[in-house]
Amino acid sequence: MAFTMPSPQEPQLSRRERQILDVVYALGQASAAQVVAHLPDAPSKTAVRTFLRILEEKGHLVHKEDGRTYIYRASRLRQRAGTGAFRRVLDVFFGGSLEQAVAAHLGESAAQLDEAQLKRLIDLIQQARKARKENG
Amino acid sequence: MAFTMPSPQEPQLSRRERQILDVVYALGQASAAQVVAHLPDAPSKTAVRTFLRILEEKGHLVHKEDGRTYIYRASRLRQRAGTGAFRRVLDVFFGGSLEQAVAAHLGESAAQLDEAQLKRLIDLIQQARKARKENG
DNA sequence: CCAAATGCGCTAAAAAATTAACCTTCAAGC
DNA sequence: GCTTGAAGGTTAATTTTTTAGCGCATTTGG
Repeated sequence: MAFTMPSPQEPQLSRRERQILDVVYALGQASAAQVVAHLPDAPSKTAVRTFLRILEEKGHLVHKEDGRTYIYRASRLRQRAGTGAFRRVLDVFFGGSLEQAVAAHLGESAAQLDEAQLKRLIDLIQQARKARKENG
Repeated sequence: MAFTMPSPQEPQLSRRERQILDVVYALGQASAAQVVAHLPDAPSKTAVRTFLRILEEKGHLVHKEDGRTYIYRASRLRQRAGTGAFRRVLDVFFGGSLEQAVAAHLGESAAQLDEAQLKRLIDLIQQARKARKENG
């Protein structure tokens, strides 16, 4: 398992930065006020604004203006950032195995998936399987 | 989507702390020297030792002695920590959807799963599905 | 038995992150 | 047209994090 821990180029954000960026990712887009509303331990709104500005400077966010308020959203494709994070979790906690991770997740009572969801998940994987055979 | 961003009780570690804890999780167990070896941007070994000690104080690690060197391992079950992290990624980047996450992951060329792995994955989910029907 | 090497903890200095006070708009309401 | 409230920026103080130097102990091998 030759993994490279923190991914050189990757974010490398501080605690608050990460926390706030995550909120924006989770919400899709957000104003400073919305971010504050979603942080259990939020600092002042001014402070949050500062972080949003910093995150924009670092290239993680971009903003548009809605009237006088700035609405921030992730500059990087959400999905792209997501697969990176996903993969990191697999590597760190599950030896890179999707299977193990899914098994653990399904085992959690908190993760109740309904019939339709499970069905779609299976279809999804079967498709990948099929594609695999065809391409080689 | 009523998520609570950073999980109050959860770690809440600093950058380095997180980084080093992750290495230990990924390796299963590790000495200070091993941690250093796995960090692309490692500080001095002394510094790493300090962090390991802090992480132990905070309850994230425990150590045993192998001769004169300390071997650290995660105190919390790796899998337990893993499902937490896994879930967080789902929430932040995929609106809580395992399906979306898996779809994105399978789409990544970097994530080449072989036939057997895909097969097992399907079996896994079918089991969950079955169990679901039986229990209700 | 002594020197060298290696490991650990303590501790304080240096660097980075975090926070918010303060100042400048701008828009809406009186 | 003032006044008030909410937005954003700048900046500097505070707090936290990060890093290692140093001293002590233990093992190794001359």
